[in-house]
Amino acid sequence: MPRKKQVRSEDTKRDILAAAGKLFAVRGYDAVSMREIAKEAGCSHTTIYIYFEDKEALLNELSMPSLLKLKENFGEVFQHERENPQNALKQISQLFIRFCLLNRNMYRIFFEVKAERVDEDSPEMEINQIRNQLFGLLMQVVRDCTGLMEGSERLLAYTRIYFYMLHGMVGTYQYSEETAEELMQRLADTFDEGFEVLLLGFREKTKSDH
Amino acid sequence: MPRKKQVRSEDTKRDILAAAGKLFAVRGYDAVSMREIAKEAGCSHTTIYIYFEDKEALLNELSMPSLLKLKENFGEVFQHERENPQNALKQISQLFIRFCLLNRNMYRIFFEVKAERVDEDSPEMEINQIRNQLFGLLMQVVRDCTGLMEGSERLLAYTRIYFYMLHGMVGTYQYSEETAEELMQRLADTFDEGFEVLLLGFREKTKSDH
Amino acid sequence: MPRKKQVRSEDTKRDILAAAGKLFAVRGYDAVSMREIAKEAGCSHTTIYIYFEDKEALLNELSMPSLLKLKENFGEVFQHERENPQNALKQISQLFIRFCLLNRNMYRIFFEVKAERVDEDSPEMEINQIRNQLFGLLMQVVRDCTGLMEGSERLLAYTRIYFYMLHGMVGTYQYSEETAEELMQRLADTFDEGFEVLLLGFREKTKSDH
Amino acid sequence: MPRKKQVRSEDTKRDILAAAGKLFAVRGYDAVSMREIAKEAGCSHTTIYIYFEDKEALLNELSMPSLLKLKENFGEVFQHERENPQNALKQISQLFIRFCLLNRNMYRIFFEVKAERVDEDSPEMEINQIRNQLFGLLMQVVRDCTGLMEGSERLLAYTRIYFYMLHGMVGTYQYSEETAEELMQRLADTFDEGFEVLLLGFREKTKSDH
DNA sequence: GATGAATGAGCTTTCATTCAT
DNA sequence: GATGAATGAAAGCTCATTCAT
Repeated sequence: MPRKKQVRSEDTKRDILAAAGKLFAVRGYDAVSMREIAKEAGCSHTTIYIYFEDKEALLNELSMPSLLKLKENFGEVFQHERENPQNALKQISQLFIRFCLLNRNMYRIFFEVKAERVDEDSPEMEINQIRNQLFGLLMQVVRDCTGLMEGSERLLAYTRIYFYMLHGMVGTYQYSEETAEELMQRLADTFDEGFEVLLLGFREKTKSDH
Repeated sequence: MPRKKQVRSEDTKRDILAAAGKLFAVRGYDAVSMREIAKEAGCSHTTIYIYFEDKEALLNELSMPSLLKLKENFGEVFQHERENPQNALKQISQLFIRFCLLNRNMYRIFFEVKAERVDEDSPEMEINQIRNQLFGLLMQVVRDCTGLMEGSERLLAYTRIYFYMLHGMVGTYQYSEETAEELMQRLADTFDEGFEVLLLGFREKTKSDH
Repeated sequence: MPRKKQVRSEDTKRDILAAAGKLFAVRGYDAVSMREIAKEAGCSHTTIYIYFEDKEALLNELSMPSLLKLKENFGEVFQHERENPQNALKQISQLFIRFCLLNRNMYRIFFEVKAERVDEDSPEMEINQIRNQLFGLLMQVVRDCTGLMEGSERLLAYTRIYFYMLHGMVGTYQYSEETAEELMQRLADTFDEGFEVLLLGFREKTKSDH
Repeated sequence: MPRKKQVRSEDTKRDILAAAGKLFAVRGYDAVSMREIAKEAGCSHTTIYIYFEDKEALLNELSMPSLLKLKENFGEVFQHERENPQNALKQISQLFIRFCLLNRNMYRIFFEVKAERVDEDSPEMEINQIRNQLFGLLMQVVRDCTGLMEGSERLLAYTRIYFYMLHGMVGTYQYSEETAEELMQRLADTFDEGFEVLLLGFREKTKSDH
């Protein structure tokens, strides 16, 4: 177990991931070729295949840590803001949007992959799982905010609607030339207003239906 | 300028547009090759280049009529439901979503093109214009629904938020294998609930801020 | 129907076939790349794909005419030497061997493809058909030479054995550097002796079993 | 030169040969990659290059023992069946065919390498030598069966012819999906008939020429 | 106006092999 | 002696686009 080599290997892999992450984020998965990634990473394109089964696997592995990190963050907010679900919802939403704007390739992961495709063993599985977990967490927060019953049709519908809005917020700026932070700053208020308004609507609707 | 020829020529162009429209709608812009379009249109692939600068231009020109039609429909609803703006908003929203699901290539037109890119003369200009007009109409309806002041920051924000939701609704099913109608049927209620809830939220927020 | 173009097209296709034929013959199907064929043919490698679905199709189309010609020749011999089946067998055998040595790629066609693979519509079908027809003709000649009953197990076995020998004769010199004609000249007597001896054996065996 | 190390080293080499032998036999030389061999052998693919110049050399060295074993078997049959040459021929033939079907890579060794290529020092030399020895043994048995004179043209021709048939038998099933044993069982009678018939033919021909 | 012919740039992927440790 | 890291060459193939007619 020579230390030097291991380090070098890890470096290379990290370089590749960094390069792919950068390029995917800026130009999108499809538009980026393996050769470009290699050039950006400072290695041969064949080297990529040492570390990753194929292009898709590269994307998946690239996404994993960020997704896990995001999930963790979601969980923390969920814990800390237990008393104040509305706050939790807002923070989670901001987290999610910032995350997607920062990792524009994530858009593909989250929204462009057919959610049904679950070949059990495929690497998409894991990602799907996390995605579903995140959705589940969001649903719980929506439940805490609205007092709707766990498992109810309406709760599902509302969470979906909420997700539509998040999706739209992220998607709208997918191809913008502004950086994530610029966007967040410029639109923070609008986004917040969106969260708030939607939540108000949920409550009002629920109230009026009783 | 012989008459016969001109007709023939216009026919060809129409055939190309029809073919491209059909294929783009079903399989998406990227997945369709020029040769396929030509085959479907019953002409040579080189012929397409007589009428259209390149593939992108074809998409743009193709989108024009549908967009105009959509704008027209928006206008009609706007007129007929003047008394009932909430109804208008709902109908316009449904119109828009159905339109996007039916013409999946429209997603690209509407949401994937950088809104800022206005090189004045570029063909994107026109599309941008219409897009802005549609957004303007949507804003008017939102105004009528909420009583907010024309040109106010809040009205702009709310319309944006509304647009986010529409975007998310369309985007979520961009890669679904269900047809537009299947989706509309399955999700009609959820969508309607989304429109309603958001509107309720707008009103509640506006009220509470006074 | 511009004449010039058609001619040019035919020329190109012919050039490609010629180039492929030459290279396949010399170095074998697998060892030859599309780009090499293109270079030899004096065109771009993409041009090949205008005329042929893929590499396999190129091989098939390349083989077709020669195969048909061979079948025709088989038929002629069969007709002309009706009175003298032993002569027919000899001539057919020589024809076959010369053919295979001249078109070394044919070895692949004849011997390397799984005979069972009959996906009905595949282009291999046609070739398989011809191959089977040739085998059938050979069987008839063997029958005429031995007096064995049509459809009998023994006739099938003998034809197979005969085919083994032909296969071996061709295969042995598959990678030789001598030209087909050199080989034919040098080995003509040995080959002829092979045909004769085997036939003698068939007869003797048949006789002794009665 | 510590003893332990040397043993270890020889183990590795043996493992590599075993792995390559297994994989080549099952899937064929071309279809097996160095990495696969290494994985099967439980070592790094670079290690292979310590012991073998290149892939071809690996194949050659791999073939050596089997070939020697085959030669040994040939010799044994030759000894034991001295009284009954016809029996010897049959057994040798069966041995050879089973051997080739079991080691499909041998086909390459035996039949695909230019027999002339004898650069004196090349590793092919050795193999060529053994091949020639085997051919020589076969010739002796044919001689014993036919009574032809050692060194006579005719004996050479007959042995060649016999070899053609063996070649064809092996070659025909080179790409079959049946295992060696399945093939041997299914075709044993046909093969035997081939040996017998050919021998009968030799005798008859020889007789008739006197 | 229309078209078939032709192309260059590009794609992902595989492989045998070499180098530094 | 052994190995992981890395690579260049090459494969088959697709695509939008241009040129000559």
